[in-house]
Amino acid sequence: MGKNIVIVESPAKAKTIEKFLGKDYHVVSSFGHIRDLKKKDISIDFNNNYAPIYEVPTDKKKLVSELKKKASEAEMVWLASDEDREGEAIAWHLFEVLSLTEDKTKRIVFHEITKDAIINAIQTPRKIDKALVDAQQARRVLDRIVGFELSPILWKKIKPSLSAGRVQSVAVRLIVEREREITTFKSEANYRITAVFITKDTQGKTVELQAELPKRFKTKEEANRFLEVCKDAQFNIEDISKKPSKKSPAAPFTTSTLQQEAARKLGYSVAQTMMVAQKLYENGLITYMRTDSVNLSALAINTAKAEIIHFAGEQYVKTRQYATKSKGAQEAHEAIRPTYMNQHTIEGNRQEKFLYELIWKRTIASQMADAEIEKTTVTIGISTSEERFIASGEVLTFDGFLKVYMESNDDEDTTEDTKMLPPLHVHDTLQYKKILSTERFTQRPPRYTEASLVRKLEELGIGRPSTYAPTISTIQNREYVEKGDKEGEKRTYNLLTLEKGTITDIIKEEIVGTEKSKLFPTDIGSVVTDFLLANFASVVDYNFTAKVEKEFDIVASGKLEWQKAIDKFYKGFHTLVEDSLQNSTKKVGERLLGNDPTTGKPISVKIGRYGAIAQIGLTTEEEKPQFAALKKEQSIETITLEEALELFKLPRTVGEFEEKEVTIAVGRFGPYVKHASAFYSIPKEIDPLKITLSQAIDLIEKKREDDKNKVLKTFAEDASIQLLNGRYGAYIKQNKNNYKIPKSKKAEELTYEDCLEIIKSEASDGDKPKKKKGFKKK
DNA sequence: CAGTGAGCGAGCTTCCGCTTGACTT
Repeated sequence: MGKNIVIVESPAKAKTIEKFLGKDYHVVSSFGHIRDLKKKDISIDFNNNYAPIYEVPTDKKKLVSELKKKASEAEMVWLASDEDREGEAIAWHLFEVLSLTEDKTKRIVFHEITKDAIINAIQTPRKIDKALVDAQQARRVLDRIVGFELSPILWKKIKPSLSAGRVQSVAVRLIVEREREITTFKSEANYRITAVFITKDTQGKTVELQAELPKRFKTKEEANRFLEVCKDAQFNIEDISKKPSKKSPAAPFTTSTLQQEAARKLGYSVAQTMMVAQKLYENGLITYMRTDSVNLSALAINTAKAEIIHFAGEQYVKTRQYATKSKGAQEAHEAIRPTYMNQHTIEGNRQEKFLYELIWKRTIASQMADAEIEKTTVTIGISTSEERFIASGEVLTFDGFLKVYMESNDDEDTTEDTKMLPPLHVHDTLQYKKILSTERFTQRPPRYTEASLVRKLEELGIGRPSTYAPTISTIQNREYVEKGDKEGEKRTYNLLTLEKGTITDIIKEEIVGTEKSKLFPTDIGSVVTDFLLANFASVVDYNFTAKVEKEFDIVASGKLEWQKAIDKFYKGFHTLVEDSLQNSTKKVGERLLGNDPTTGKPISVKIGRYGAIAQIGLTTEEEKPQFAALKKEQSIETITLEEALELFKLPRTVGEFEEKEVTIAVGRFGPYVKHASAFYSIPKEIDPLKITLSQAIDLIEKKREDDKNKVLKTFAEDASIQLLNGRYGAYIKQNKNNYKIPKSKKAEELTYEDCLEIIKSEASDGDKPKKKKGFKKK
């Protein structure tokens, strides 16, 4: 046992550091926070100056007692958690929980995992920065107050189990508001003029030259008039200008930029990227993957430089230090980079390989020379008009960093292809081949992707690298937001073509607005957002986090007690909470559509216990209202009275089969046929409003046939046990429970006794909860 | 997988930020 124990946050980090420090130092990990506000209740003592009620969570108890034992045996305890607000708090909680004393505790910090940095840290220890810890306590307490006072209001007023919070509610608001911008967006047409000219190259061969009019016309008439003017015009080159320009590489990856690029270039979801990166980190291939810093260590820059010289040459090197631009960055770590710059590729699965290569390229490119480009602009005069055509071309004169990496962007139509121009001279005259006027439309704003939402949140300073991925899944798990595709819509546009002196006028068709894997708000998301905006505007304000962060900074500087900061916020906030509870309207988000033409009763839509529903009539003593669930593609905001009435055409009876009624209805999982208390799903191709009795009977008979094939084996001894064929292969079913068959056994050969054995053994170790973490019931 | 939505009432849900496992039905 060493004389020194060093505690860091991550076990992978512990392993690396131990190698640098030698045998006198034993490096262990706290696995993040070891103590937090009690899980249950708000756990803040409002009568005692907001005293937090902390506890060691059950899954950390064992770890904490081990750490306590090791700390008591060591001569010196080095608290080496990250140098940011959370890291300082972890150090303080360790100090408290492990009952450390000041004389045998030292606080050290380093931003990079290099031997120099760590030795240097050991030589310059300090004390725990209590003001910084207090800033963290303020942050923690504020988030708990917001989350645990707002969520119950939503349970009462909208639906149970909903949630609200400083981060997630703003994320949902962004998506809801973007959707509304899209629905209210009116696109405007304009007319873009492009021309194809004919000229000769050095060998006298005919080549084409593409040019565009910088001006766009507002109306078709104007565009047409311009083409008329071009009919008999002379075109001649007035000017050719060449301008050198440069392109610089992007900064090395942070968590957020890695998520964006992996989504764009590799198509990974935010969660996927983090899982793969974690794996690379654990295998020692990359530095820490949750960081907001673009900083590279001196070691990294030097080895990158050596590597660039090795594979490309000295002229490709340009070392750079990047400065972070994002709000609220705490920069406790390095940027995400390969551990070894000379390792261009790695062993691993496809996903790991691709992500590693992306990180390698981005890091290396960041230390490479600018790309040099020569831009040529050709101005083409028109004898009959004041307007001028512009042709532009680009030649890459030095590739620089582009040799390895090009950052991509989110723009949906990247039609701007840069090309080389044929040889041209001033005063050359040109012949037009054709001149086109194309009707173009202004574009609506795009829906967010997971990654572009992360970028927006980071821009607003909301959320941290460790929470981007979990936040994205929370808002989807709560059903505030759905990831989905949208088919494009057909749109017609006008195309005028001037060719050989005549203008033709045609209408063409295009598909626009196709979207894949975008975030769409649900009805619940919209209703919750509206409610929060109406009652807690200050909390869902895009600047709320930035404002409270300023307060936390004052706390961290030691100029303000954290409880005072909280008190300032809580007084106003809690008044809003009480006001909104007092407000008698029980349900929010209800919309009246009109009256039922046959009965005259009011028809409305609202959020029910299981999602959006339409309702005919009111709840009175005499009678119950009628309900119908909205279809997936319908929404409370846009459904019309006619569409709502359609929903009440189900359930309906289509006839009889085997002397029992056959009815059609729609439930949680879509439309179904009900017959003799059994259910049969109706496939998408069949319209439940039009399904006939014979079609329904077909469905019933097909399902019966399938069920027959599903049973592999039954036992005479016990009818409750069956061997069934399922989605994941054969399994045993007893009553309502399923049991998997061990891989060593063949399903067809199992005897009754074998089955009993399997059930018994699985039931015994199935005691612990089988629920998956972070994934809530459907 | 399960096919609901009144009203009653018990008992549950919920935040953000640090970390990594144990699970795959």
